[in-house]
Amino acid sequence: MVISTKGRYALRVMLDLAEHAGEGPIPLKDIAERQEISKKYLEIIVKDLVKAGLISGSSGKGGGYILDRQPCDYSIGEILESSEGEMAAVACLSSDADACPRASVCKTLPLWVEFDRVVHDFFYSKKLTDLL
Amino acid sequence: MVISTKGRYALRVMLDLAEHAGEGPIPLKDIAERQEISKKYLEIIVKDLVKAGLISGSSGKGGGYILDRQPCDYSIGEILESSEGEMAAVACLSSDADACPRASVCKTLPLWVEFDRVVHDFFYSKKLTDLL
DNA sequence: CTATTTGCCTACTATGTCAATAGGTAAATA
DNA sequence: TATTTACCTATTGACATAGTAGGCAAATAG
Repeated sequence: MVISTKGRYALRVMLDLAEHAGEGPIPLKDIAERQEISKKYLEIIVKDLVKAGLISGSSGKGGGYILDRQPCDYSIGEILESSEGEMAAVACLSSDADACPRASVCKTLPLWVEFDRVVHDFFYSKKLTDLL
Repeated sequence: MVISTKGRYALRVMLDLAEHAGEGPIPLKDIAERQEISKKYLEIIVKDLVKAGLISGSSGKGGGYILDRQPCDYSIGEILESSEGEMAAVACLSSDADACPRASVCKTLPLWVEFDRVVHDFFYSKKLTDLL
């Protein structure tokens, strides 16, 4: 974490798509207008969502983006992680960081592990449909 | 949030002081050596803790830092907030940011509010003594 | 088959925060 | 009086964030 603009926008894009599910591909232009977010910036957001396999895009006239699954089958956690990367609250827990040499003696590490679990459970237990 | 180095170090300083409570003022030099953190950087950390009224410093020979209360009377939350500032997971909730004009229509805001509460409760229910 | 609409791609940039260093002054004691 | 300690202001390099700019590729409507 923290939850940055990128992750928050990603969630709003997913919500927007969920609200217009079944209407065929939704152009980014429409989402940008409704959500009052720069279309250019949204391009970056949706790119990550496509790469993560959460949505699909189609080019050309009549194109746009659609959800790959039912809205109830998306957890908030996976949406945030898709756009923000790993959701580690502290560097000690990040897998790409070198392991802390003090890990075995660190009295604070268990706290971060526990917190990480709380955060993870919170976001993965919530579904996209819970926000509709 | 996120919990940065500053907050994590602050917690380790507080723990170190708790472990040596009753031994009189603890010089920063000793903490720096035990915790393997640059003394210069720790100066910044303890400054915030002093300002927040969590610890007190005394100059001169035999000087150092002491806890102002019993270790059990400090919550982890107040230690982190003292060194990191307000613990808001998303900008939408930060009090110093201008209020978001979309707040009244935003479908994601309640999620952030709820998450903020979970995080707050987690850290404020934990005491310094829980880590000893 | 052409114009238009849409997604997709690479690059660039300004701003700010983080993590830390540097060099000094003030206070207190042995 | 020398030494030890806290305390103060400034500076820096690295990195992430939050965007912008401009163009190419694909697909459809006419």
